[in-house]
Amino acid sequence: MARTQGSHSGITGPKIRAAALRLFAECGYAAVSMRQIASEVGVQAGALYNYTPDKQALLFSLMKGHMDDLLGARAERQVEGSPEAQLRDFVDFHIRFHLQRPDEVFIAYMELRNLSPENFEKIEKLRRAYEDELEAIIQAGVRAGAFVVPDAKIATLAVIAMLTGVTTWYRPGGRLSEDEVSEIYCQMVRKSLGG
Amino acid sequence: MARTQGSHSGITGPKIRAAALRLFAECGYAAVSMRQIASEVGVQAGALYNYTPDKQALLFSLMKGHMDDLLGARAERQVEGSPEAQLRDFVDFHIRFHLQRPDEVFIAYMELRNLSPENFEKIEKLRRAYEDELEAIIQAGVRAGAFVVPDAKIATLAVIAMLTGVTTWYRPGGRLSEDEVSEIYCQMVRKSLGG
DNA sequence: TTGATATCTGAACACACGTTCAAATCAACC
DNA sequence: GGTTGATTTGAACGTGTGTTCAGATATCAA
Repeated sequence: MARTQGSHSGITGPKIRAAALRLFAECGYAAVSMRQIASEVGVQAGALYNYTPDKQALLFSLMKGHMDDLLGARAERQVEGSPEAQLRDFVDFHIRFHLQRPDEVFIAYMELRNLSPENFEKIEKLRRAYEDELEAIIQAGVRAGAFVVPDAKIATLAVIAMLTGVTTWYRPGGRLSEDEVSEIYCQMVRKSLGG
Repeated sequence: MARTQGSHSGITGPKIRAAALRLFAECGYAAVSMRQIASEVGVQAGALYNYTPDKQALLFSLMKGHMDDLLGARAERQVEGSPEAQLRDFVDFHIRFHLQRPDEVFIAYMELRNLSPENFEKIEKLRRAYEDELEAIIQAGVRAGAFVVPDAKIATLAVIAMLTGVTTWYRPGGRLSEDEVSEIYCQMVRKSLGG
């Protein structure tokens, strides 16, 4: 019978994911060796293979987990209301979610090209699903006459690029709080789509 | 005396830079070997070291060259006029310049962490100098009452993130021309900063 | 044609890589 | 306390890494 207590698998597994996440974000997937990850966990390299079939699967698992978290958290928070209210909610959600997971966000955007083609396809599908949520809000706003944009798809991509950009400069304890940053971006996005 | 004709250095040197640029952009600096670059040029790996002291210097040279081009081209195009006119010019310049150099742009944003600390510092300084050009325009617009932003620095970073985002989805020959893309972004940026 | 020099080859160096696996270790159950 | 099975070690495998360099090659000036 499998052990349920005292087993290390419940500890080592998450530790490996945490170490891989940190190192991939800091140095990049290709520049991090399995031995480095193992060393950070306090284990030999061979032990990693009890938790992942290979390095590629470890990267994919981190990215897939992040995208699932993103879409899951978004689904929970979905609100009704005017397009303006929904837009504000999306912006606030996006910024807070991303600021809380800088390493995951960094990897999700930087390591796409290190995914195998099949894995890349899966992540891209999730990313598009997330973008579609914003695009739907923008399109609803255009129909309602609240927003005026020449192209809803481009507006979507432009807004997301702008929002995700916060992760490149925001540091906790810096000049601005999360609340302030969120408010500033809500206003800028709102104006950029306004009539 | 150095040969001036028949010498391969005038050919091989640029070829190496072009191959490195393409491969770094496609696979990432850490995932590309000197032998791969040499193979693409049609030469043995050892020959590369007639043109670069090491792999790191090759990356830095590409990034430094790109930033110098960016700041040089910007300096040439500088215009006088109202903050609105200067903003429009900056947006148009940024989009066109970046769309014409997708590989350089990709590397300049993705491979920062693979620079040695000294090299990173130099590139960051150039990047900040470029950002300062936009920030000066925004500040002038705020003083003139043409723009209303809660924080000029954040507005600068938000706009640049939005603009640079085009390189992730734009493909020549796609649905929209460079002219159309530039016009769309000019309007969105203009509105996002407006009062 | 000869001598000089810029360029390139091809092999070698020391080391690191991802991955595998038999053997050792350890914790939980009977 | 002995047995079972999960977990880890530590060494090994084959391959690839960035870099160096003596020697070969190619192209110039004279």
